[in-house]
Amino acid sequence: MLQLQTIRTHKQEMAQALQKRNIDGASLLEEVLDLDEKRRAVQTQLDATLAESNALSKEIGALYKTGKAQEANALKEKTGVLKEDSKKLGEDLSALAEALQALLYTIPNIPHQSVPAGTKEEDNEELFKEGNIPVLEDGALPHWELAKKYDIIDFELGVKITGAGFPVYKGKGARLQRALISYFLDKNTAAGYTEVQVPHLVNEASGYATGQLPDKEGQMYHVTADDLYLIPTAEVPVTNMFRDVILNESDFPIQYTGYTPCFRREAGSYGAHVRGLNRLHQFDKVEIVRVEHPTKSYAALDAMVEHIKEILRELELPYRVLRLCGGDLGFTSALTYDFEVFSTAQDRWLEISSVSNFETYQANRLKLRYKDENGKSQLAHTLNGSALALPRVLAGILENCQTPQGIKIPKVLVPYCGFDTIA
RNA sequence: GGAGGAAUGGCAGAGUGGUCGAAUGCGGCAGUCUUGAAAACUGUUGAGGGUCACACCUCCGGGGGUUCGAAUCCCUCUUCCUCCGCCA
Repeated sequence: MLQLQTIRTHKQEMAQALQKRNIDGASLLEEVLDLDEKRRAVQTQLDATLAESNALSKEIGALYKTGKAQEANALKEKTGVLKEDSKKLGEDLSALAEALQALLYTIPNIPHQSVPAGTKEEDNEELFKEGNIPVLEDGALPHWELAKKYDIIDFELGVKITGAGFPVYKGKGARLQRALISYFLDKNTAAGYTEVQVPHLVNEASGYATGQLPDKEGQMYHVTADDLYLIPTAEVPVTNMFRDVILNESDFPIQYTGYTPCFRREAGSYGAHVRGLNRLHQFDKVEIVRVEHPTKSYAALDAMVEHIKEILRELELPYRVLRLCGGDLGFTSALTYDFEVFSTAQDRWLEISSVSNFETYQANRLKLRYKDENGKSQLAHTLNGSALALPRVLAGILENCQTPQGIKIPKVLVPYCGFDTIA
């Protein structure tokens, strides 16, 4: 959520930056300021009414003590009127505050100045590419065929148990999943991230605080009996550890990593691009989350990018890094780098990680602050990234590492798997 | 799931209708003393709105009510504790 204070002082720049998201920021922000002004006007009136009422109440108390009941009763009539007024003003105030809140919820984060304008995937900016794209033998298969051939993932079985998009991993497939999770967590903890295990269901307040609600209402599984949501990413529970927290500057940097399954309804997805592991309703992901001092957050973002690069180098997968354009940028993000691995058998890039700086956008909803050197509360910056999401990494490994003798497991994973080939 | 008890500032803990944004202790911060530190002593120390700055307003788990006036009384929800039941 954008800060009112900032909108008041930087409306022009913000509106301009929002154009990169292809939305009319100017009129939205104008509307915000208008509501804010009205809200403050009513607040002032209400405060004055309450102040008068408070003063009278004190007087009444004093009068009763000195036995002047007559005078006290006269004053009571006045407070009666004030009470009516303040009730009315209070209602107006909450109506305005709610409208303002609702409006602010609809405005996405301000893109960082480096974010390119654009409306579609092709407008994303490729920054970096590394790794060899292997030349596959004739008859090379896409991962969903390989999964069947080696009996390591059973998509149909998942359909029977639950539905499409809930695969069953078997044998070496299951072991490879576990290996990847352990490997990622080890890499992350070695880089200074503290491992956490967090709930996989969250309440509504958590959903709002990190921005999934109300923006992605229909994309999360909602357990209505208990009014809880299945997490679409560990970002939600991990970042919410810091809801309503005031840190000291010395607490920075804060780095956490956690493995969780992720649940996404993916309403409206269909077609060839969702085959196999390309898009699932339930998948595994290891997430990294940071809470940073505002002056350090972009350095932290760069560090996260370097960290993920190192993982992909070790896995020997061909990948590239993109800077997302305004049209592709997530609702809450100021700047996002996507990592994509090349799926040789499908001849396309698959997103495997998304690393973002949310600046104060989430912190404002979370009420995540720190005390600056003057003892004043300031909003912190939050960041997160996938390190990494499993299914497409797995797809990349299966497809790129296939040989006539079987799937050759990347060396770094062999100790975790206990085997070097899936045949 | 049933019965009872509780929820107050970073923590502990007083406060049962006005003098309470709230005693006291611990912790934090600043200072005195000290070569330095510790101890001791002194001061300071919740969050938000509002203002150029004050004033002023709101917040004692959440919501609603009674009252001129609520941390305090009533209703309701949530959470925690104790006992019982169930259970991986």
